[in-house]
Order: sequence, then structure tokens, then C-alpha cells
Amino acid sequence: MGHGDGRGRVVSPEGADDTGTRILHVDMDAFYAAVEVLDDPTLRGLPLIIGAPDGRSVVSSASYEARRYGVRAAMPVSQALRLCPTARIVPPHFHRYQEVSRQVMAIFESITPLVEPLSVDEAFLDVQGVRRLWGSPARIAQIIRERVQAEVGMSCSVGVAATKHVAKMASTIAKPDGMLVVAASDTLDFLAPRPVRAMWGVGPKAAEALESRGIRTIRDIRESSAEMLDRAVGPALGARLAQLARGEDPRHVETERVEKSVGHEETFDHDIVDREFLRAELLRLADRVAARLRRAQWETGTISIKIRFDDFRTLSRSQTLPEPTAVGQRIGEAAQGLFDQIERRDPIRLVGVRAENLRPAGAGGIGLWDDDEDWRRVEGAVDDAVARFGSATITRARHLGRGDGRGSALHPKAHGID
DNA sequence: TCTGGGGTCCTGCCTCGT
DNA sequence: TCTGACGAGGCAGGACCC
Repeated sequence: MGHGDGRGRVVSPEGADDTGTRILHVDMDAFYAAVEVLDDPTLRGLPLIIGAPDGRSVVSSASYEARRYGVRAAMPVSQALRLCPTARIVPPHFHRYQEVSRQVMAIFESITPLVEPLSVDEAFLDVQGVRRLWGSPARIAQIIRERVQAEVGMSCSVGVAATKHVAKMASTIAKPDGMLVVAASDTLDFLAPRPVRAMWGVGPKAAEALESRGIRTIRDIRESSAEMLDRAVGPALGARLAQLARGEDPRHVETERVEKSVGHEETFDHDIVDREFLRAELLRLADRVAARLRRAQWETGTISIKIRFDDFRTLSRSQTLPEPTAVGQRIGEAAQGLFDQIERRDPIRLVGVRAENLRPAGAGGIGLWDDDEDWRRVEGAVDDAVARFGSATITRARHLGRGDGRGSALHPKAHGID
């Protein structure tokens, strides 16, 4: 296993025992912040908060300098600034993060074809079949760290283990800029003392449910009965945790992933009561969803909407369509229909539209759509809303409006939105 | 203090057809 | 013809992940 390198990092030594390992979990360190530093080196060493500076935005990522003040991802920006008043707020540049992500993933794929990206900044690699080419898993992990640093200019942390779950936990412990190798025979000793909250899939609720029954560590999970775990977190999660606690994880590295749903949602700068405006917003979101479906050549069989009220109560409504579609108008009408059935009239802070039950276009659907007609209708609805209210929120809605990949000033990419 | 946006998965309840 | 059991699928809500 690993040890500190004298600079507070966890780095397994050269020649660490990696017997029985084959999975690497590579996680970029404070990725968004690191990309911003890459593009503007004057930011290096500063506490950075990646997030929109105004409205109701939350922290997307923070540099380690900001994390020292307690700043964490998903924290409201206003709260982060109270903790670290000297932090520099940098608005996110998601397209740039995708670009750098492709560079990093290309390095992984030059090592092994078995790469499973989990998000823009992390991936699992199965290196079992490329040991002759590159060396042992621990050696490959070291090569990856060096190449990412040399070719992209950023640091990453790597966990090396026999299973995905342990590799992921190891990389988390190794952060930042570290590497931790857990030999297969060390797996149970590695897991035993760790808190249940460190397990993948255990969030605040599940952790509380387990801890209230005296189950605090992974060893405790291993020693708990199936019935006890079932009562605490339900049969599915209970069985999974028991398996992971025994060091078993049957999941392979999957290179193919099929999207199961596509959606868009938006939180307003201020809560909205006006139903017509909200209906227009649903239409706009539906149009963006439809555009993405068409680009991917998918159709949707089920539409769902999400509504969040000012008190944060959230509800969803869904409807299976008589025929699958990728037409913005049909998706929008379904979304509006679902919205109209909601009786509660309190101010609303968020609306969302999601397409589920996806299938390839033309596989029995109606297969007709017209971007221009969709767009004219959305534009008309937004125009109506602007004429009636003229608020900043509506102006923003107009700018975000066209999601079909055409247009110029109204093109979403002109505003950094995909 | 005041909580984004994009997703996946699970659970419980209900309806419907057999 | 009525009734109950059962499975499948739709729907709503929530936890979790990055």
C-alpha cells in the first residue's frame, strides 16, 4: 500500500506489491480549476471557485487552496465566499473542460482500449491485457501520471486494485497528485477500517441509516446480517454493500454506455408565479431536448417534467406518449400538459424537461420534424413572454432559446451552452 | 445559509391484463 | 360471471454520483 512522500501526498513506492490487480481508477485533481490555471497561469496558487458569480449558482469545483477554507463542490457560491472571501470566482467553461478531457482520455486509450470514462475528469482502465506492453499495473499507473503531467500539464491521482470499487476508493485517498496500490491480498485489510460513507453509493442518508444501527465501518458492514442491512438501506443497496465490503465487485470496465435519458432544467434567478411564462419555459427546454435527440438520432417514448417550488419541494410528472417522437412541439405539448395538471400555485424556482425511454429514430415513431417550425413557435412564445414581462430572466430565456444547432447570436454555443 | 445541472438507479404504489 | 393472485409496466419520489 502507500505512504506519504514527505509532502503530504500518498504515493505507493516504486515496486509496490500489485499482485492480483488489474483495474486503475484515474481521477484528475480539481479538474475545472486546473484547466483554468492551465489557460491563465496567473491564477496558479490562488484560491479559485469555479461557478457563476451571481444568482443562485453553486460551486462546480474549487482549487485545493480554496478547499483549505472549507469550500466544497455543490456549496452555494455565496456561502463559499463567506468561507473564503479572497477567493477568485471563475465562471465555468464547460466546452474547454471537454476539450482537455478528450486529451486526457486519448492518453488512457493509447495505453489500453479498455477505458470507461465516468465523467469528464475520471475513468476506469482495465490493464490486464497490456501488461506485456507496458509493465505491471503499478508501473502503468506511474506512466499515466507522468504522461498526463507532461502532455497536458495537469496532475491526476490513481488507484490501483483488483476491483473498481477498491480502485476508486484508493484514488480518493491518494488525492491530490498521488497514487495508491492495493494488492488483491490486502483488499480486506484496506477496506475494514474505512467509514461506510467512503463507499461508492453511500451518501448522507444511507450513512445515517447505517450509523444509527451502529454500523460505522466497512468491517461493521461485513459483520452485519443481510436482514440488518436490508432494514437499514433496503434489499438492493444492502446486498450490494455486503458484497463490496467482502472485497467482491463483479463489475467489468465497460467501454460502451448507452444514454437512458436526456434532459434540461433551469433554476430561475427569482421565483416565478406566472403560469404562461413557465409554460413558455417548458417549451424552450423541450426544444433543446428535442434538438439533442435529433442530433443523436434518438426518439423518446416518455416525457417527464420536474418542478421545484420556492420551499424546495420538488415534484415530477411523467407521461408515456402514444408514439415516440423527437419533435420539439410534441415534447413541449406533453410537458405543458403535465404542468397544467399540477394544482399547486406557489412560486416556482426550477422547471425541467426530460426525455426517457429512448430508442433509435425511425424505429416505429412518426419520424417527422421541422426545426424551423419548432423554432418559430418557441421564438413566438418567448416573444409573448418578453412583451408581457420584460424581465432579465426572460431575456436570458431568449438567449438560450435555440437549441437545434442553427442560428447565430441566438446560438446556444455563443453563450457557452450545449 | 440556502441549496446547479446532468444523469442513473431503486422503491413503493397503482392499474391493467391474464 | 365473479373474484383473487400475480406479473408487467407506468408513475412519483428520492438518493446518489460527478
